[in-house]
Amino acid sequence: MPAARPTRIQQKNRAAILDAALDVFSAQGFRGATVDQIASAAGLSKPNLLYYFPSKEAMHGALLTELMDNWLSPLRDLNPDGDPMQEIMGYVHRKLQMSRDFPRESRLFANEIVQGAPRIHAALSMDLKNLVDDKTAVIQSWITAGKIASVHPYHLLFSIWSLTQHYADFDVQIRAVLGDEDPFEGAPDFVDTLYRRLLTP
Amino acid sequence: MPAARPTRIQQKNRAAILDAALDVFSAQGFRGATVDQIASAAGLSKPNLLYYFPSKEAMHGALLTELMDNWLSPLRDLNPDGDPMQEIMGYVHRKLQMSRDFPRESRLFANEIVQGAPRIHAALSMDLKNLVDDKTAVIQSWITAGKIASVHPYHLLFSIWSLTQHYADFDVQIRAVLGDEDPFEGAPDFVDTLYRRLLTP
DNA sequence: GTCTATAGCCTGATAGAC
DNA sequence: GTCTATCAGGCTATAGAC
Repeated sequence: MPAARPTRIQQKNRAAILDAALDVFSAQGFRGATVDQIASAAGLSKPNLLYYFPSKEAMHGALLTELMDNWLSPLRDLNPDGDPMQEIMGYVHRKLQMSRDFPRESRLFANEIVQGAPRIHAALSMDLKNLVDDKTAVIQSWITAGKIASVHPYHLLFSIWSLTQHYADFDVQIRAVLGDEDPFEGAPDFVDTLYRRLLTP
Repeated sequence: MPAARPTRIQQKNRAAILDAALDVFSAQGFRGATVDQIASAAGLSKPNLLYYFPSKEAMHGALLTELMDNWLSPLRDLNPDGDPMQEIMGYVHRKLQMSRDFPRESRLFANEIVQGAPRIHAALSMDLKNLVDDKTAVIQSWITAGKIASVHPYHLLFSIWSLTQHYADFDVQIRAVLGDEDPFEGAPDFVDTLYRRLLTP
C-alpha cells in the first residue's frame, strides 16, 4: 500500500504544530519546553499532537532541519559575479532583516548552539562548513583583486552572524537598555556604516 | 545567636559546588541541568549539595548575581578621562579575552538572556541600563569632541558585546567551520582592524 | 483523528540514621 | 556534615474508547 498523501487537515495541523513548537522551543529551549505547552499553543490535545509527531524530539528535529536551509539561504545567494561591496552589504542587510522578521528561528538555533549543538553538529561541520569554505574563497578572491579591504574572511562572516543575530537572540537585553526606542531603528544605519568603513579599500 | 562564620570546609565545598554548577548550567541551561549532575561534578551527594544551597534555583541565582559584577567590570572601567580610541580598543580586547578565558560565564548569561532573562530582568533594566546610559554619554562626548568617528553609541556597545561573546557562545559552530584552526588566533587582529576602521575620525 | 485516563520515568527535595 | 532511602510532582508517551 502506497503512503497516503496528507490531507488538508493533516497539513494544516502539522503546520500549526510546528509553529507552536517554534514558539515554545525558541523561548524555552528543548529541555525547558513541554509537550503540553506546545499542544495548547497549537490548540490540540497532547495525545493528538503525538499522533502527528512520534515524539518531542521529532518535532524539534523537524524544525531544525526544515529551518536550516532558509537560515543559510542569504549566504548561499552571495553572488561571486556580483559587485563585491554590494553583495556583502546586501548579505548584511538581509541577515539583519531576518533577525527582525524571524527572531524565533534565530533563537531556536541560538539555544541549540549555545548548548553545544548536540542535534545539529553534523550539519554544522558538513553543510555549513562547506558553504562557508566556498563563500570565504569568493571573499578572498575579492580581497586579492583589491575590490574590498583585506580582512580575515572567516572572521568577517562570524562578525556578520553575531552582530545581526544579536538583535534577535539578545532582544530582551537590548530592549532593557534602550527602553522605549526600537532596536531596529538605529541598527541598519549602524551595520551599514560599520561594514562600509571596514571593507572600503 | 550570631550567624556562624563559614569554616574552611564549608567555603571549599561551596566554591566547588558553584564551579560545578557553572559547568552544568552553562552547558545545559537551567532547565536542562539536573541537581544530580551538579552534585557528581562537585563530588558530593545530592542531599549534601542541598545542604549548602536550599534549592537548584538558589544555586543558579547565586551564580548569576556573583558573576554579573565581574562581567560588567570592563565596561565600568571605561575611563572618561583616558584617550578615547585607546579606551574603546582596550575595552574590546578585554571583552575578547574574557570570552576566551571565561566561556562558561558567557554561556551562562547567553542561556539566560536568549530565553527571555526571566531571572535577571531587573538587573538588566536597572544596573546594566544605568551603566550603559552612563558610558554611552561618555562615548557621545568623545564623538562630539571629534576624538572618534560618529556612530550610534548604543549600537556600538551592542556590536562589541555580540562580536566578542560570539566566540564563547557559538564556540561549537565556529570550531565546526574553522576545523583545526584556533578561533582566538585570528580574532584579536580582526576586531582590532574592525573597530579602528570604524572609529578613526 | 481526537479524546480521557494512565502508565512509567525522571527529578527536586526531604526524612532520618550515622 | 554526609549519607541511603524515599516521597511527591511533573513529564513523555501509550492504551483504548469513540
